[in-house]
Amino acid sequence: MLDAARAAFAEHGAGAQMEDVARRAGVGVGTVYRHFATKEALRDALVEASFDEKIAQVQGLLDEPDPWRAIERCFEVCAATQERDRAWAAALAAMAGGAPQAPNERQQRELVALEETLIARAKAAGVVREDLVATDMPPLFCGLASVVQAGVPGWRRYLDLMLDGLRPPR
Amino acid sequence: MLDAARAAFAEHGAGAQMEDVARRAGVGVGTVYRHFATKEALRDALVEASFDEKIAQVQGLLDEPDPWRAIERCFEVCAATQERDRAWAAALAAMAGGAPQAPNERQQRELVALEETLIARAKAAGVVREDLVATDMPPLFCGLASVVQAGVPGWRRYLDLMLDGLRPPR
Amino acid sequence: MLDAARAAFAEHGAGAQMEDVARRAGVGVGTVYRHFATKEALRDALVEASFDEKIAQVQGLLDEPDPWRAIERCFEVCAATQERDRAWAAALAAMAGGAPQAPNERQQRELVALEETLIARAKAAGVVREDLVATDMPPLFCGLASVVQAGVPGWRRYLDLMLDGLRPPR
Amino acid sequence: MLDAARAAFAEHGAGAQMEDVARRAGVGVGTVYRHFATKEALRDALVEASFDEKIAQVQGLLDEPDPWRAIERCFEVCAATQERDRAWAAALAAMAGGAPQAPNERQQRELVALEETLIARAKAAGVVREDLVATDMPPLFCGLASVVQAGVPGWRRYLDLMLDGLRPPR
DNA sequence: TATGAATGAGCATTCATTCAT
DNA sequence: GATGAATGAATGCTCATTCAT
Repeated sequence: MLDAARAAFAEHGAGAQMEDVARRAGVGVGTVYRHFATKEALRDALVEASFDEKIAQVQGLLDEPDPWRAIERCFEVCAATQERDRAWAAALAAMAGGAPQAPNERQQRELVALEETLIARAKAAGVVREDLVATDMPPLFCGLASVVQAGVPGWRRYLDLMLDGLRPPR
Repeated sequence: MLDAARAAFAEHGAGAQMEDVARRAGVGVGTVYRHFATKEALRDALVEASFDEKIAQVQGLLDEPDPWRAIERCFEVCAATQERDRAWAAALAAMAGGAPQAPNERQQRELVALEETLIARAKAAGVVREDLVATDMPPLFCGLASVVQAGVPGWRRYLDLMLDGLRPPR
Repeated sequence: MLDAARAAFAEHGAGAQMEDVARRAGVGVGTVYRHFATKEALRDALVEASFDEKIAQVQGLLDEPDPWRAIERCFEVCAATQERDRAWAAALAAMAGGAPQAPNERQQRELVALEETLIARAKAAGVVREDLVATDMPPLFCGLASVVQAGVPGWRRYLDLMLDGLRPPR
Repeated sequence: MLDAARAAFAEHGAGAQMEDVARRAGVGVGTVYRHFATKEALRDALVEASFDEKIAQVQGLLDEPDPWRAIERCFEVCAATQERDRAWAAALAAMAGGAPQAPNERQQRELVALEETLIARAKAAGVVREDLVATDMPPLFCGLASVVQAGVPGWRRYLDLMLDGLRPPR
């Protein structure tokens, strides 16, 4: 059902209809409402799932031998998530902006903690600027996601420019 | 009336109601419709006005003696526009993504042409990377606008990181 | 202005818009309202004019030497009027049905009186059935007008069948 | 619900309101829209039902022993339908005029085929004019329906005159 | 007197949500 | 638990009519 919802939101954005979600899931609307009290609750669940997924993927990056590559992969994962889940950019925006719909605290803390680790490793290796901190990341994710969402074909170029900004002063 | 519309769209995004726009403008709905045949037409007009404004401001930057400062001011102007007009980010996204609702061709061409001039000046002065081109800008604007839209208090930090990515490698 | 109104009603039926009438007449809406307090008043005036026209034409038929031909021409005039004035059928329906929007009494009386004369002449010549009376005519007009209004290409055939019904039995 | 719609259209013509239909049917507007996507779709359904009803009634006339009486009853059925369904005249007008909103082809063909049979029988019995054809009927129905619609109390007299026109030359 | 901008009630249609089966 | 028909508030847009200029 989350897949159905993801597909529906991907296609119609926030305007996705509950009936459509139900149809895609092959169930009645009532059943959707049995699981998610509200359209918003459904979207929140979607976001939460995306966050869990992303957290898991970033966790995997701790094994990445190249500290810079780990940072880079973080953003690539973000862009890939956006391509799969159209509501992702909004979630990141909420997180970056501290909005109420932001994913629950735990997830935010977990993600930030992971970023801290990755950044510490990268700093130790001298591959990122000294002043980079974990809280710099959400806005960067937010910007990237919105560029991907916009359907910019050359978002990779955008990412490269952005990544260059994270390098140590040249 | 454009101000009223701007306010309404700022508060409720695309979901702004025509009745609300009318109320804020102190007129009847019919009057709004006399000037803008459609809600979409109204939003387009808003975007067009914002673009004209931005173009004018970027034109002013041609007089800026410091070539790098001119580039920097471009982005500051973009952020300021977003803070005034919440529909701005969507317009930039459309422009960056090549969507149909994108502002009219003329405005896009004008803006790109201006950017070309500013970038050429900056390259001549050696203050930006050699491979920077005018078409890199729309996605950068798009990302910045969405970060500002998200209400990120530290968007200036985001901008600084991004600007560092535009500097020449040393 | 009546011509403008006639054209507008002809094109859009009862859905004609006052603004459209004004535009066609080359004046402002206000001016239309100065002459006709209401859309309905305008339509009534239109009908009244059509009636006067038809009355004049039927009056002309008193000179027609062939009594049967005069009867026949009555219906042809009716069809022609309908082709020019789309509201005509409604007016005839109102007259036939005794509805309130029916043209004013005077016009109805005048038309009926004329028909009486024509019918009397025709009866004297033995070219119509003996039981035909003037009040038979409005429904006949009404039916013909609605057939013409429907855009039936073969309305002449319809008229011929109907006319045969008015002939004396043999 | 069709009954409610029939009543509403009968009272207000094409200007009937969906809310009114819903109210009369004792349901919410949404329910009306669940069954008929559009006001026009509802009207079409109404017309289709009326046509099916009329077709069934005309089919019944094939058993009528008196060939002339069968023809006559055809028209009486038409008038009766109009008295029940105010949109009927418009449907017949559309059929006679070949308009797009005309009832679906199948129904038109069926009705014409039935008329052909009835007319053939009547011709064989020598009770109608030799040149009468089935396609003469729609305009005749159209005219009669509009006369009934107009509320002409003496529509029976109109029908009698019309029927006399269908008799063999006297 | 003419104008046409402004008005706002009115109406078709949508869609999140409920609840009887 | 699942279903999906029913609900009705909400919303974009139209157009007859008014009235300040």
